Amino acid sequence: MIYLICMKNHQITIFDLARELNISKSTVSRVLTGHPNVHPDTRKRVLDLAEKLDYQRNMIAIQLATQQSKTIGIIIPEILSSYFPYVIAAIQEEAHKEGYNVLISQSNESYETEVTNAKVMLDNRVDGVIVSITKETLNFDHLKVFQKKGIPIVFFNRVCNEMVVPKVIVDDYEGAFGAVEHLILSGRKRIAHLSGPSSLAISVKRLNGYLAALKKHNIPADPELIISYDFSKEKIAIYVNHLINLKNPPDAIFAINDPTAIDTIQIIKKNGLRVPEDIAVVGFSDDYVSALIEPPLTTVAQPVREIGITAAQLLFDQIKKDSSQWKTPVKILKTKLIVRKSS
Amino acid sequence: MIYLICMKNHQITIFDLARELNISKSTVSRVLTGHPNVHPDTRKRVLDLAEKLDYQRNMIAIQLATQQSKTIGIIIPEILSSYFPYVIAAIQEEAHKEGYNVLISQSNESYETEVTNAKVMLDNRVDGVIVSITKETLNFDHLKVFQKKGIPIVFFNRVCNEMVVPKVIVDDYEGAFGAVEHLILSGRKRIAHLSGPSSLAISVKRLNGYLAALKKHNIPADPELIISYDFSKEKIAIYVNHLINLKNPPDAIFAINDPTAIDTIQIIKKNGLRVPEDIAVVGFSDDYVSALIEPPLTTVAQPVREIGITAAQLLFDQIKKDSSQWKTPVKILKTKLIVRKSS
DNA sequence: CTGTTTCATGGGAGCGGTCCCTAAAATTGG
DNA sequence: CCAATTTTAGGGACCGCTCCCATGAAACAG
Repeated sequence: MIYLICMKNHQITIFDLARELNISKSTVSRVLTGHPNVHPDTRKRVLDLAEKLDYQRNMIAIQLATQQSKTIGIIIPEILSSYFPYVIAAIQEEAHKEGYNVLISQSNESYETEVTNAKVMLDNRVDGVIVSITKETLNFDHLKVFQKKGIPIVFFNRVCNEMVVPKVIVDDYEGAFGAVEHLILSGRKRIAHLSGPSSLAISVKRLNGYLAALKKHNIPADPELIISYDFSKEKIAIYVNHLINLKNPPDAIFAINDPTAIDTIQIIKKNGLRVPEDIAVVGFSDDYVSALIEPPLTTVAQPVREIGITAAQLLFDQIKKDSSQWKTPVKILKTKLIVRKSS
Repeated sequence: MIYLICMKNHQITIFDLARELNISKSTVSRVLTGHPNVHPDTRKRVLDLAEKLDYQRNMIAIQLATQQSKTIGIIIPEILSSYFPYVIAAIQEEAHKEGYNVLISQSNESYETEVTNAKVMLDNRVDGVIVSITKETLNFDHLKVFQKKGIPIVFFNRVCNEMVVPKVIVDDYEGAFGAVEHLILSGRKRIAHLSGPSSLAISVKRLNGYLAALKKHNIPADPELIISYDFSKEKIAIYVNHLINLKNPPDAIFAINDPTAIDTIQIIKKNGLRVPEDIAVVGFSDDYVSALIEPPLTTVAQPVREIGITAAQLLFDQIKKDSSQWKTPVKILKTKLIVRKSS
């Protein structure tokens, strides 16, 4: 049997299959897309030949013809901490179940990069996008574009308050409240808080949880003990040392997240103080590391997999529906205090 | 001014721009692709209108027309350990510099999934692919397809010996040798080795390095102390307990990688033994966690960023060249022993 | 036995670009 | 000032596929 195939680029097209079988490309297309109205014999012949010639469909052509990229985008501030990889992994699983690819971009906590990444997503015609903003993001025009163009968007973790779209967050307030109350109930009197940039809602909510817990137990909030920083590694040492050297130093530190808490512990130890005897430390997120460090970190666990799955589901809910039917739920997932030896 | 634009899907095309300016879409295309032969005035008019109407190029159409996806694929066994995210981040940086997108897929250490992922990459017509195989991968047909189709492929970390393509690895043998010699020089006599699946070259090389170090120092290799396991979390406990309970137990354990070493330490501690006093432990890779655990882990550091950058560069070298000019270098990067308190 | 459905297939217009080929306009040189 | 050359712009095939429409054959009902 002589194949008439002309394999430019080593690639076989439906046209090659059609010519070989002396049928039209429409029929081949019908077989390949699972369209019902094809004679079983024809279907078999096409499928057999496709298999035999190792036909590989061209998703790019399909994307162009169907006007959907079958791709969703993820825009996150960074990929290296253990929180995000877990969420990504969960999103990817859901996406693959739906037959979607995932384009991941990290903004490196830079607003500029986030804007660029959003453009790349647009260029690539993603069918939807899941976003967690950088600490610098104050203007949201680059994200509102998605709304304007009718591309579904879902936020998680670090959300944008001024956009009415689906969001997945955890009960940061409750989580922080519980963590701080735990410190109070274990006898701590002067509890400091290493907070994040006030631009982020999570910073504000966790701070409010902290303040509420103090208030409930009639402990006056001391502004000296509340430090808001920008997540830059170098500055943690400065702030922790500052706290330690206060004339009335704290006996506990509640950190905005686990990486901060872990660094805090290292610095306290470097100063010759003990954790938790001299200063207790509590973090937020239950990163993979937190159970392994010495002392193991008390922290507020987030359901990372559930966050990813929920975000993906909210996105696909929108992708599948007409935009007029979109809902904008805000899913608030529960956190869980994990008490370990650092407190 | 009345715009004639017909914005199906809220998207503006070059045709819309052309009609609006009363010129041909060829000219618009020329402007947008930076082709030189365009009158400066025309160029400005096009650019201005594009800006004004917020024209967004359609990468999918471009990909189809130019026959390149401007996307590279990464196939890795998992994304959650700290080794891979660092490599990925480095690859992504390089890719973005070249104007390429990155499609990441994790095989979850499953051969089946790896095969599926390879197909997805092919479907999406990636211009090249960077691969680290699963522990199960013994057949490489799904990867040889890339070669056959002329799609550049680069391996890193876990490479395929039977394929002659560029690879990026570290000097596993030397690294293991140095780690074990370090244990010997610090007075350890019975050094066990928790090795990986023998299907992986890294397992074999690290094992050989281990054996060579013993030999050099005239320590007979005891088969009882060499355990090969499949990276499954559950089994580490069994093997470590087994080692501890030998009538002649080891005084040191060299683990194939850091996660294993970290788990090993936890289990030793659970057994009421001390690290390093009773048993020293050494790992491989210098994961982010390793410095933070108690005791901090002695380990063989890998240049993760350099691995990613090198792999990406080798890939782009091939992508840019005609396949007849492809070279197949194997870059062997240096490891570095980081001595901490676990040994 | 004929009119109406249903089924199987072919034809062809997109999808949104690129890029080659050609033609007209502008520039240059002798 | 005209031929030769270079710029600038347009036309249209093509990338590989989908999907609507048309057509003819087969199946069915009256």
